[in-house]
Amino acid sequence: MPINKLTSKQKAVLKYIYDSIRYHKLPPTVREIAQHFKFKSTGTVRDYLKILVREGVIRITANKSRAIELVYENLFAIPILGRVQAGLPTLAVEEIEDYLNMDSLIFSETDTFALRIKGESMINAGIFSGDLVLVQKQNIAQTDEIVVAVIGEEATVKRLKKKGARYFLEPANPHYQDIIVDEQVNIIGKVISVIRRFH
Amino acid sequence: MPINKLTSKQKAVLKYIYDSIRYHKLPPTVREIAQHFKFKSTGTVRDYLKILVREGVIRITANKSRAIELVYENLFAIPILGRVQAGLPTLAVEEIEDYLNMDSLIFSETDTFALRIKGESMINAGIFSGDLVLVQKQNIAQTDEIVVAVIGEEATVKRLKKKGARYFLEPANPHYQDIIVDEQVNIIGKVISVIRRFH
DNA sequence: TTGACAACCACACAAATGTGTAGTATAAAG
DNA sequence: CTTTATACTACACATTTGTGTGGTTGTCAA
Repeated sequence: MPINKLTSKQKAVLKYIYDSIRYHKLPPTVREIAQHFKFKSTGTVRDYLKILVREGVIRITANKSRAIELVYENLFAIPILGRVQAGLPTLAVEEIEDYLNMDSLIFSETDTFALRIKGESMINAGIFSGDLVLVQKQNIAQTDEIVVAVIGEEATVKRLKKKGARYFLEPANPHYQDIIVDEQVNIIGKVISVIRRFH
Repeated sequence: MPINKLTSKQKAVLKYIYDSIRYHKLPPTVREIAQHFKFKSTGTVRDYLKILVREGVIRITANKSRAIELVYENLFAIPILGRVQAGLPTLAVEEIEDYLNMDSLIFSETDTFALRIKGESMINAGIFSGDLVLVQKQNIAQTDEIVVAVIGEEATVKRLKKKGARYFLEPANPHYQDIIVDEQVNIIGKVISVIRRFH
């Protein structure tokens, strides 16, 4: 926290640790720090590390290689800002509401694939032509879920609805018509997210 | 190349490496991996690492501790299907049109943040309340781009328009009104993509 | 002057860590 | 049947790495 209390040399060491994590994605070893600053002894580095720990800007774990941790750093995910103040966002701790993780898809048990939307049939659900939808492979779905169905050779994205005992696929666009689910219709997945890019 | 080619055990090892970096902020050592999976030999771990390197999802540096690096380009690659046939997609090579690189959604780790949308002012642009927008930090933008602007304490997402010599922020919803860009309005970024998740 | 502290050096030791060789068992593919 | 690949075990060796002890020099404040 009190980075101002650090001397310029201590700040330089801290910055090197920071850069090492940021660009090499790995905290440095004691000897890597020594080499960078042309220190001829690892003891010098340990003096610096002790000071940085004492000042509360890093944490280290005993007997563990590269176990230097920056106290106020969150490098991994993309911050989701809850509150934005005037000027360019500083990504200050107070502003960060949460972190966006892209990883939940990757290690999911079932396979995931993406499909590019063609047509306007789901515009009222905010799914536009050209959007990508991420689809979780499954051949059943629940009512009101947006599903991917194959009819003949065509894949279509619609909302699954039920009226009485009959299931049908409902577009989110009054200009399109419902599709009754019968033997010709195969549900192949559930839409789990929509991604749109502005080139 | 993509993660689908990995066996479930290989995925488990990859996930452990991923989690280790994510939560302990440090890639694991060979022996840490062995211990976690109760492997009685480090050789087992090395077999897995070799496979993961071969499949292009990690990189390792010789003789360097904890030097396991995730190759995000391949890690976050989800197949985009161009053609879908009846039945569950087989993810056959012929069907794959391209790969969606989740990592490429992010402009650069430092200059990108996410913002959760509140309100209905952009529904005609397919941006709904609750959606996340990825924002590239910048204080200028071009006409017709969707921007994030701060007015007082409030952040707002609108489309930047120009009429004559005057700039204004245009909502994508007829129930909302234009906002004239003046000294009170600060543009802090450009929306580069929209992400919506269905729980 | 004394003492505290930053900022170094030298060197050695033990622990942690990556690497290499040599195996076994099993299942799928040719 | 043979080959190939995955999925392990066992063990030893070399390097990397963290740690500890004991110094020196200079500065600044009490």
